[in-house]
Amino acid sequence: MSRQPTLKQLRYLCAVAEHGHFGQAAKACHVSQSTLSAGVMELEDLLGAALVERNNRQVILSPLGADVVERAQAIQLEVEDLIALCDASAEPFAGKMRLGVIPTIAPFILPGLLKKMRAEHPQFQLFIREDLSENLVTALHHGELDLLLLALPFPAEAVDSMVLFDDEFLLASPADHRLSLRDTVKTSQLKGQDLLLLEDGHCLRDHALDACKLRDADVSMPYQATSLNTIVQMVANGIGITLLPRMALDAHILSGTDVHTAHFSERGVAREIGLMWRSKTPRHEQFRMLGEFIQRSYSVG
Amino acid sequence: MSRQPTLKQLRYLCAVAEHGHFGQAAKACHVSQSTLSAGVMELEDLLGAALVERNNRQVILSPLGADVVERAQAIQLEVEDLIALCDASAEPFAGKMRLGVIPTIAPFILPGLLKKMRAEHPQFQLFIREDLSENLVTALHHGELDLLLLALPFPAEAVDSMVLFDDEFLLASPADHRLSLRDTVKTSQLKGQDLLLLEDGHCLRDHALDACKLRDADVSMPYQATSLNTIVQMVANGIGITLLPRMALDAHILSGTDVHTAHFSERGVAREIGLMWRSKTPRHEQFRMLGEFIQRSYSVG
DNA sequence: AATATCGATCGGAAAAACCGATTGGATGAT
DNA sequence: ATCATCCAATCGGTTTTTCCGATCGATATT
Repeated sequence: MSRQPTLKQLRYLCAVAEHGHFGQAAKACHVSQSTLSAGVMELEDLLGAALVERNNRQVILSPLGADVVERAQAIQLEVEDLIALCDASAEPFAGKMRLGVIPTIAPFILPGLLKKMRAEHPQFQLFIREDLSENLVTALHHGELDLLLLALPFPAEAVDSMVLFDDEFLLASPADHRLSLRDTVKTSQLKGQDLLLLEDGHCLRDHALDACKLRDADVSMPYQATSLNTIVQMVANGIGITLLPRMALDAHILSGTDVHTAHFSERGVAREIGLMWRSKTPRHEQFRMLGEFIQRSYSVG
Repeated sequence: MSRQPTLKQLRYLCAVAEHGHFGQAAKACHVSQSTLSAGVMELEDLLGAALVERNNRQVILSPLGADVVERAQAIQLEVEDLIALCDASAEPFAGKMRLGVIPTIAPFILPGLLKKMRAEHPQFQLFIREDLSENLVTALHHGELDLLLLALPFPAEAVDSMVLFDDEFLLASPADHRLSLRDTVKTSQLKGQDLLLLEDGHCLRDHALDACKLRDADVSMPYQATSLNTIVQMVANGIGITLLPRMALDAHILSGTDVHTAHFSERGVAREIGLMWRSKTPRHEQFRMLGEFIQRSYSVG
């Protein structure tokens, strides 16, 4: 039986692969350059293969090296999962968690959630990353994030998800707009309107159109904005109408404007808000408990 | 960042789980009982959880401990896979290699080469990229390719190369052309002819002109084509003559046409076919062996 | 030519891994 | 109750490994 490489050596290799530079990799690993260099060399010696080409100006991975790095990263992830499993079993709300949230949820949910969390579980460290669903899912798979808070459904491999609650869409229109006369409208009345939506990549856009059974062609979209606040300002200035999620209204996104809102008469004009995690994570129980915490937090706030 | 457990510690834990006995587990791991005991304890301390219940008469895994053992075994397996991967690639013709080939070699050499390779070394994964020499050299330096198969000489920095064989140029002319009367011609007879060549960037063009001691001005070039097959069709239709490499003829590029070919009476009207790699690569030995393989492959085929 | 950068190497110090022997606690037999 | 047995934990000391700072050699830049 040949000797095994060390997790540390694999970590060194991954760091070299990531930074393309022994010195920086060493810094990232909190060891000296000589230590890291020796570690990588020992690994190569142990595996009997050249993994890294050192070119004094650049560091290039051999194809085998790239494969090894990939596997090593997977192993790292599993080890971290194992640690997380033990951490989680100690206390449900303790330790660290890296949460990804989409931009159309974060500003409306997080303030209240984080405040309640700090009050009730001060030991719980929640790291937040705000990004588009697609990037969050990628980060989730890379092990950069543990848990996502986003709108469902969103296609992803090897994940489990948990629906937390429905988030109703409401029509927001300028005070002097024809559709502002009623407190209830039908989705069919949206056809042909100037509908302001977020730019491509925001799932809110797709979910809103989907919930209203609309296609791109059914409405005219004069502009595409990067934030809901911008859209509200544009609606307030009479440029068009938009669909706003309930949670944005609850967070007083319309304060200071005279934008009119109306419910849709149909049921189910809403998006689903939920959590998503890697299906093989050992922490699903912890995640479900956080999900219930968010449900309590939101229904109160 | 909390410290990571060691693979060794995980192995100790798995051994305890398997044997249900510290002493036997220690024997299986070829360490003393005290060492193994300390290792398991350190692991438990590190993970902050009780994994094993020592009951003085028997060793029982806690529920969490069983989970951890399961994961630890999976990790062990992955590490062994990683080692196996490297062992497999220790063989000269195993693992992966990224080979760049120029368009005036690829279609004539690769079919036979790849067939022979698959037959004799089925474990060897050869990724092919076909591009102009200049782009290949760039990719080589960027680490996107490991090895190039091209016509030499070709100017490049920090590379080593290996000449494999000469590839003779032959004159190809329409059946009713004046130069088709003889089986042997002199390069000087090309002056003033309508010579069809590949477009700029193809080294075949430069090497052909060079081998015939011609300059652009010495001949008229009515068209510039993007592939040798196109050129052959144009020659067959009487539009001009061309220079074809031997390997193209061997690959029956003229089949179905009545194009006439003639050798040049001078010696050395040929291009050199060879390999090129980064001079710093640790795999030059493997590359030389592949070179010899190509030589054998081509001299037979 | 002088300078800067980068990875490899070396020697010594600090840390750890490891072992054999022993201890302490629990069990079972007498 | 006493003793013998079994087992994992602990202890002391030695060997091995790990790690760092300094330096080297090669390369690229000025």
